[in-house]
Amino acid sequence: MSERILIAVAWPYADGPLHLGHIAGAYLPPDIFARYHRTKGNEVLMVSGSDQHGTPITIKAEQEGKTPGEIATQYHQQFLDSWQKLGISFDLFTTTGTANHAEVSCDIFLTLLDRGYIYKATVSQAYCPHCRRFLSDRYIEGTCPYCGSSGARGDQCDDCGKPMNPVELIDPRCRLCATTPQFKDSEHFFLKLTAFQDRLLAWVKQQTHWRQNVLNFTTRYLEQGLKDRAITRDINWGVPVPIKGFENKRIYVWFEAVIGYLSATKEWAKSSGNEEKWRSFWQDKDVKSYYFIGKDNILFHTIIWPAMLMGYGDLNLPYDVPANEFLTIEGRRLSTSRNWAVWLPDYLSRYDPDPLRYLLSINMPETADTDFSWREFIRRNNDELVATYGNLVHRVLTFVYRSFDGCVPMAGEFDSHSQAVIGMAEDTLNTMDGLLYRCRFREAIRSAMSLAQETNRYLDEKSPWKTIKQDRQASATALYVAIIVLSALSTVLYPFLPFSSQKLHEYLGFKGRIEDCGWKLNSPPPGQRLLSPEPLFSKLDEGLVDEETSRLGDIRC
RNA sequence: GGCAGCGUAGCUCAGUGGUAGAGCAGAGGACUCAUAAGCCUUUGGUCGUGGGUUCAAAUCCCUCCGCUGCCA
Repeated sequence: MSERILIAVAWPYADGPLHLGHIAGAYLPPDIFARYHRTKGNEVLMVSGSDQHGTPITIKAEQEGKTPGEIATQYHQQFLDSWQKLGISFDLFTTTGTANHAEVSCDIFLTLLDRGYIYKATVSQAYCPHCRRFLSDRYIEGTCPYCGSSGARGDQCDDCGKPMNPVELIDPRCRLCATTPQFKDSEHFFLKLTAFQDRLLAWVKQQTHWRQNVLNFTTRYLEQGLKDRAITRDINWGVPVPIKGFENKRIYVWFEAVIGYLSATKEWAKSSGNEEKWRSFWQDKDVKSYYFIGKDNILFHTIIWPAMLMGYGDLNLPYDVPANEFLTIEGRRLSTSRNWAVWLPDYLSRYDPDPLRYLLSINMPETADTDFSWREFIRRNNDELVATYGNLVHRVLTFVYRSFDGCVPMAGEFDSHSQAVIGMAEDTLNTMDGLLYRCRFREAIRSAMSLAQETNRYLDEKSPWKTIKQDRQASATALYVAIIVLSALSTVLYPFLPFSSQKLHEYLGFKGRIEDCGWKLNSPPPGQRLLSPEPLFSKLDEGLVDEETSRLGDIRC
């Protein structure tokens, strides 16, 4: 029975390149999930886009003498390039800068306003008389009242890490012109989160299939009591507030960005030629929607976005929010400003995508933070991907190719050991089916690797390179069993390692896309002509460990 | 300060009531189809500390120590 699955992926902020933390946290998991479901024959829609609004982009633009739109477009292009090279298979990766997104955002804003879930109130905001504009919290600098650091910002102090209100800063000044700001009253709209408190709590308590960390965090937050939140700002970059007298204000980015999931689906429907098709993913109660995000984003996806959806009505709430924890680099927390990060475009300029996908999958921060180190990356590549899996593929294919005229041999009777290995291949398909369905990616890829390991043992025991000298049939049978396993591995590893799985599929003599072959054993028939095999993966020089590690912390070029 | 989480072999980690596990690293071995890959054997842990519950605790409860994150 075919299912319809909406895969909603966190919107990357278009003010800088992606790093491995982003990929491990929010981008690789949904891609694995999407490829798995597509192989199963399910109807998948995986959408996301660049988040183009918000203050950091305007700051970056001013620093570089460009417009915010130019910055956003530049990184959007880079994201698209990265998705393609890493194999992140979005059905649509759009931006929050489209007319469609503004339209959908305004519809939600106005509907919630109409229903009393959005209200107006006056707040005190910093205003720079020299720049003649309101300053968002990050635009105000001053001395930290807690640690005395002179470079604290209005939202928090980077030195001591304390968050604060702009009015707390000693000697506040405009970040751009150093003028002392005035605090002025300004009218803004607020989302009445308090109105959803009880409904949200009741809803969340039913989500027993959520990950423990997501459930804990959300429940605790709700039980502390929600506060209404401002959803408009005095800036000129963003979606304009669709109310007379508020033309100079913008919808606050956190309110508008989550709407992207819906607006992107609508954009996808329009371009597919059936404008109403979005409804099949948002209004059909049987459709499950999964939101893949990092743990820093939980609040927005388990509380704020569901509240907005409840207020709007007639749209599916999230089915699951499998938020990942963080990835650390060489034992330390990622830091963009200190360049303590491995940047994705940089990685992709020097290495293949599958080794990275392998490491981040088998070491995915699903339930706890995990660490990325170059030593571990090289080791996992050399000892596991190359030696266990790649070498299994290569030893089987090269031997068959040379000894059986490049064709899949005809097997004889299967003894109990051969049957057990074939049984394990079938079990792995079933087990991984269950694990992937529940978003247990790390455990899933580990069970695939166990199958490869077990098959290496099987080959050693059967020694077809020996038996071929006196019992060609026994040799053929053992190799045929191994080929059955290879075809199983190409399928179960496809969601994780799409490039090498497709290659293996072709080495086994198949044409077309492996994704179209279904989540099942697709053993090549005896006599099928194999492609001349090449190694699937390459060993990496251990010297790269020092070379790559020393790049960390450098000034970014 | 409040809340949450973590602490298991040299390293990275799995294991939530029933005889302490995997991979890597170390030691030894047989094999040779394969990218000097694969396979077998083996060394190594009082599961942070102290107490409690239980026939039985790495696992549940409490104390303390150390680390991390979130919040004030």
